[in-house]
Amino acid sequence: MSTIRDVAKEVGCSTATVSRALSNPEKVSKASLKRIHTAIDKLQYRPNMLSQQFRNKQAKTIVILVPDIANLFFSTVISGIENVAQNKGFNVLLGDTRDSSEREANFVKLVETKQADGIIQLRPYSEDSLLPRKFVTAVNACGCENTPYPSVRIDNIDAARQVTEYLISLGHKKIGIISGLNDNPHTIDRMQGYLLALADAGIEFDKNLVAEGDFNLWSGLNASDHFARMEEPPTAIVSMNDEMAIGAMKGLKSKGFRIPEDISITGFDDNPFSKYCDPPLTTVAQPAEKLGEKAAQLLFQLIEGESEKQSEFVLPIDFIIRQSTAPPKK
Amino acid sequence: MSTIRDVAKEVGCSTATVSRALSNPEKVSKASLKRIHTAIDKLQYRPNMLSQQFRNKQAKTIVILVPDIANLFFSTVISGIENVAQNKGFNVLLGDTRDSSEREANFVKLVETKQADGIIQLRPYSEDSLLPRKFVTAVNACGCENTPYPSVRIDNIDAARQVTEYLISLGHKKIGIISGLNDNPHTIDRMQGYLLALADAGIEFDKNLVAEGDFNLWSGLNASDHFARMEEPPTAIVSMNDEMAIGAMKGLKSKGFRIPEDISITGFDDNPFSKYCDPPLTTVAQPAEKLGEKAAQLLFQLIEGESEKQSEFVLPIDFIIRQSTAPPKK
DNA sequence: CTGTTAGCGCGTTCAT
DNA sequence: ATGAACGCGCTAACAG
Repeated sequence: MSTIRDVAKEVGCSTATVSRALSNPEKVSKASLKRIHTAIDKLQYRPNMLSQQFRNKQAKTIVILVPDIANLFFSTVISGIENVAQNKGFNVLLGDTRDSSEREANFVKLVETKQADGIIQLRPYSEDSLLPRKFVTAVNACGCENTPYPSVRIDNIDAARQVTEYLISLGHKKIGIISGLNDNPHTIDRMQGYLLALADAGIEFDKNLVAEGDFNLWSGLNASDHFARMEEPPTAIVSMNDEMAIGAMKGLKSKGFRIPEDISITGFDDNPFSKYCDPPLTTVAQPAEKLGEKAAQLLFQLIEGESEKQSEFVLPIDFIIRQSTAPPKK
Repeated sequence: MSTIRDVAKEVGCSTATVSRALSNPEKVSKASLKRIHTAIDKLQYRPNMLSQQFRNKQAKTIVILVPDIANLFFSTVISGIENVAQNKGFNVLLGDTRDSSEREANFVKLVETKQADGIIQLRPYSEDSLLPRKFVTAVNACGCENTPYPSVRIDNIDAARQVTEYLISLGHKKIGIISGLNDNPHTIDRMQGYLLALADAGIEFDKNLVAEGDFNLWSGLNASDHFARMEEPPTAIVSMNDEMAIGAMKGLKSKGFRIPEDISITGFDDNPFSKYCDPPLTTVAQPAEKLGEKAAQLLFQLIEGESEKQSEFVLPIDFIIRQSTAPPKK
């Protein structure tokens, strides 16, 4: 491959002029410009970006830390990030961490070693988090309350509260919940919303009505067994995401429960499939793509040094009522 | 941030020794090694990878060209690619093209400008493809027959043929098909398999039994209208992917068809939701993660110059029979 | 085992 | 408007 020097030699000018022709064309005479571009075409010159990045001390690249890329919610958020990054002329490095903190550390190192200029973390903050961190520009997306670095998220507590209140307003009193893993921050926030709604309505919390899942389809199916086996099953179930709700619906239907006649169920996320399952799922739509876009914008502001070090954006959710919920039969 | 020189100065050795200490520690005395690491810790030195990459003329990065990241099949393939890339110490750049050839061109340029060492294209080859291309190491994954550069794929023709043959073996004679866009190579291959199976069974092709979709949920729902409105609807439907099959099931059920009693339906891909929908979907499981892994391995062989320029790997599929198919009622 | 030297390709002075 | 010269941080070649 030819270098800037080859082009300069071909034209009979200095490398500085070629460099200027590409980055500040207005500072070069029309005549030179023309001859330079001819030479570039002829030699098929492509600037070596590795050199540029090195010289400019900027990789023009950001990293996304994602627990699982094969998850529709995350991949939609990523979609939003890509939108903004492409506009900004930044590349997006994929950091599929599979919940391994070793892998996470490797990706964080990319920023420390200048291979990337910033990080978007798609996992809620926890005590053992590698972020925030000195020399590492980072924002958090889709996290929870009290994230100690710039973040974009929804109000999980309020969302879960809305869902539960809706079920209560339909007349439900015995409301089960399928949670994520107990120590997951999303689980904690959403559980709090559920508890607040119950308390407001004067319904006593029954810990037997909690089934722990892990946000995957099968764990919802699994959780539904717990409820189906109860002498007096709940008349409604709040699921902390759509996948588990869909898994639970399958389990409940196979055991003869009709939805929503015998038991109502709600989800969380508004997965594309939730509209097409049977019955369509009442759920909380997160603005996944917008979360990604906003997070990316925030990160670029930080990279460009335009923003405060601490800031937090809470995006609105959309509560979507479909056919998986109804008043309890009397 | 401190540089290699700062470390050398701190230790009182040359930068070369520090460099060696990091990349070829066996060539450095234990004593120096120890002092160097102490200095590194003290100064919090992190090698500037931009400089390394520039120096080594390798970005240690590959690009994935993906039409739509928010698609479970693609994101699973990407998962497989990441597995291998992380092992190899390579980074993965996300190239979400949204079917825009302009965006694609930008990502291809990343390789031409050395920002990346190779490309994995997750889109079937077509005439207007930017790949193969001089100076661009690339492989194709999940494509079709006759890809003119190294590729990893399944046998789409045979898979579609198997599905159709299975329906025929159940006794179906009037078999509809929901296709992708007509000019999509996958559509063409799978349609061919369908036609071969019909021909083998002596069933005449009826173009009225083809409904064009676009591989999305809603287009399956849409296509189902076409069949539902027919005077004599097909007794079975082959869908070219699971999403459209799920969309079609919803449409058919809402119009009073029972599945599989009134109409059988099959999918393609084995989307995680297909097992949980109602009824669970008979489908062709593609080895999505394996496709990604194999493609990545192939690409790294090319990058390391170990492999032939043309090669093709066809991975086996798995035909999964669930409850969405049954013999036609007589 | 270690130091010296040179240069990767580019952009940016500072001259002219 | 243009060119000469330097250096970013690192590694490889060579010499000692």
